[in-house]
Amino acid sequence: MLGNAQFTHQYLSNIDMYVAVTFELGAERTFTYSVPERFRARVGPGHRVLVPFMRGERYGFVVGDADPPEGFAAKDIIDVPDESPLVPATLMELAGWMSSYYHSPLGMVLGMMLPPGVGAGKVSKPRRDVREDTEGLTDYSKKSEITPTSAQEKAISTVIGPMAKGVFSPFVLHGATGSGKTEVYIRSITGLPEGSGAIVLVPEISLTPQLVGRFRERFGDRIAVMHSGLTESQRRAEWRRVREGEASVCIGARSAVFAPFDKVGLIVVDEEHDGSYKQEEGVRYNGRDVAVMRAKLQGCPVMLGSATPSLESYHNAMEGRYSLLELPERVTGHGQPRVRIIDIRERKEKDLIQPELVEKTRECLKAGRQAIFFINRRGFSDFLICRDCGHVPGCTNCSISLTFHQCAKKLSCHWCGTDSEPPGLCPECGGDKLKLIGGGTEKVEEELAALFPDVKLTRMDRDTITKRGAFRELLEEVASGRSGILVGTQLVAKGHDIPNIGLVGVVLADYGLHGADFRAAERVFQVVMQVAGRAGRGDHPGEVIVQTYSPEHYSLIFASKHDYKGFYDIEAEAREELSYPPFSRLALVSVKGVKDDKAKRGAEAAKTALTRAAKGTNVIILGPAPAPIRRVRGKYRYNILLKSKDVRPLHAVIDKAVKGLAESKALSGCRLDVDIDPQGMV
DNA sequence: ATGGCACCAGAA
DNA sequence: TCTGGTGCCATA
Repeated sequence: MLGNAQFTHQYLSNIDMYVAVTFELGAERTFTYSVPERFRARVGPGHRVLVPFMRGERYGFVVGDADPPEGFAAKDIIDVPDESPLVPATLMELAGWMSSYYHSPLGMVLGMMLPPGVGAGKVSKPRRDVREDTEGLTDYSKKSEITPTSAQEKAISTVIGPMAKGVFSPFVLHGATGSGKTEVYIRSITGLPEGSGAIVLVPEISLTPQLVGRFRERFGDRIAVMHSGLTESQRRAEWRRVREGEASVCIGARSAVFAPFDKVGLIVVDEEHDGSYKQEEGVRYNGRDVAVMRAKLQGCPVMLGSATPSLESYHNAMEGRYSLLELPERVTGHGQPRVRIIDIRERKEKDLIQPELVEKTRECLKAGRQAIFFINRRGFSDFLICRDCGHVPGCTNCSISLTFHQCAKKLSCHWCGTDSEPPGLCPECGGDKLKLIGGGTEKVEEELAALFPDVKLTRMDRDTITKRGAFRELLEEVASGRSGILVGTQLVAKGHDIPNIGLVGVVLADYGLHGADFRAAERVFQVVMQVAGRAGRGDHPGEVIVQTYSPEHYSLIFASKHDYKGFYDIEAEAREELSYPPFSRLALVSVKGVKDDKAKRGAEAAKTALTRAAKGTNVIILGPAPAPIRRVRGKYRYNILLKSKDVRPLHAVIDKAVKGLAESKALSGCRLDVDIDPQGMV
């Protein structure tokens, strides 16, 4: 680091000084430049510098100091345009950590942290206040001036302590749906120390117009919003508003964790369990984990909020590494909705919506209230299920269910790669009614239209919200009461607040329950809890019906009882037994190539190198197995899974093996990617 | 990113 | 054997 550049300058000005510089976009390495004397007092990490590069000039960022060049001649920096670093020092530090933790070049990390064009081109003053598209949603719940409940008060005061002192302290805010987590965030931020900023991460900003609306109501123009819907220049402008201290609260999706505050007083990660915090390409970071690291570097509290915390976060709380804050009660006071599980194994009716659910819907609509229908249709594959006993064929090595592959007509394990023939009869009970489960939101919509021809339906899934602002419009359609029933995928489970919802119907809870990874049970539990939490948020209680082929599944049982802790205990036990996270750490090494045989050979070479590097460690190496979606964008992909009790050896093994592979020719015709803490195998 | 260069398929 | 397309490498 260059912290003592000025010092060096005063006493050793005749000695050459070199800095490592990185460029935005593409350039994945750092380059060494010499610093002319006139810049030495000023230049440091995060500073923007104009340098000669490829027979031209361009702006880059100083990363740190560099060793004197060997075997090449370093060129001089041409100009240092800014007085103070454009990128805050703590962000540079965070970039350094991410580079080593996620095994990505520093230049790539930095390029991803900054909005495009921040460092390049001319230095322009931002044009005032671009507006994002999340405002203007009517709040139909009666909130006005809320007095915090005692649980809220307690959470707020607990967080404000370390915030005032500026010390790192991680919290899990476990708050039931409707228990007022947003209010805790807002009031905690109100206590922000002078001169520091707050970062609020939400899974997907376009899906949380109500939350953003409430923040804007409280903080007005002190809010900066970052999300993918903004144009490049809007993003840049918001970034500069944060950098220049105009905004003190930055709300956004995962990349908002890089908000360029000098001082951060609080970081909030809302719905911290949500999978969309994981970036699945380029630098494969997890926004929640980076948030915790940033809080550590900045010295501030970080609040991980959820009604259904991830196993990882809650385990950290159980182990005492994080503090647990709980909001057990709903603010409305009439408790969680009653949940009924309906066993549809024996049903003769081929309709998705069974009579009980039809009846409840009729009652609900008659009472002048609205309903939500949820079905989580999973993408590319279906699973096989026995109509007699509910058995789902699973892998013998991995204790996860097998996925049916349409084109190969085979059952396949996505973790170890083993293929098998689909059985003709149920291996459990010998029954012959093995069935592929099918049907999604459109089927549900069609059935509802036939059952309730006079009721306006709103369908919300990836297909209906492609247009900008469409989510907000559809939500408004329901919230205003114009639409009677909302049908959709997990989008309808996200944190919106429509007080008049009297009924939630989970049409088929089995999707995802047997998904091809160890988090399947956790995801279903989360989504059922979340969607159930949409019912009865207003003046009247609500009701939830869950239709399923697996009525005894613990995810559904505990979700129906609103029992997070019960679920956690069972799930944690299972994870520990199979040594999956949070009881182990995973890394996924994937090799892709245009030619199948080259990718395959590359993966074998990677496996060999990893195995050699892992000698004498406790790192277990599985695979290579073809990726679940074997060919993506014309490239064949093979996965190698690394498992270890501890992260350190995991990193060491990867670093050693990757270095060796880079020096050999083993990876010609293919490329290797590393994913630390992978979310899945796709 | 982007220009330079080695390497391989189709035309002379 | 010549030439254009393409993938790989270096840029300080």
